[in-house]
Amino acid sequence: MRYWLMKSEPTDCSIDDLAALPDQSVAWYGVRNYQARNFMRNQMGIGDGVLFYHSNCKQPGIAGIAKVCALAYPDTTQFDPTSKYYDPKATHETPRWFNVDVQLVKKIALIALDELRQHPELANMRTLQRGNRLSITPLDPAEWKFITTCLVHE
DNA sequence: GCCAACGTTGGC
DNA sequence: GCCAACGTTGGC
Repeated sequence: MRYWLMKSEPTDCSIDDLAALPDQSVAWYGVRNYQARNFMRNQMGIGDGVLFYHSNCKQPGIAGIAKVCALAYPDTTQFDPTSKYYDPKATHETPRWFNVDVQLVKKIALIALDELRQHPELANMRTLQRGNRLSITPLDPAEWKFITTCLVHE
């Protein structure tokens, strides 16, 4: 059992968009970074905890709790010439990009980025480090526990 | 295999 | 929309 923070741009898929989907789950397609891909393909397991993070928006922060509900499989958008995620070098025989499926556990009151930065318990969180751009980062179990028990309010 | 140029991310 | 930081590309 591992824990992850996964960024999504709310204009693309917000926590409310996720909540409105069938099964409240979504394929995490469009990741085109090898490190992030490897996390999904090599390390994620069913039931892993996910912090659903809103990025590149007015109020960046953690918007909900989710979980991994399907193991990694080839990202279909890489094969679609009309997709902005199309990758001409990918083939069905040797796909380059993979995605898991993520399912909503619960929406929470937004934990803003500037609040996250105020807690010394989270000083080492990957997402908070200067210059970090990775859209998927692992969380320490202690970070997960702190956030989900101390920062999530009903 | 180096590295400059370029593209992208994402907070502000 | 600016720009710092970083990843990728491709010429050599």
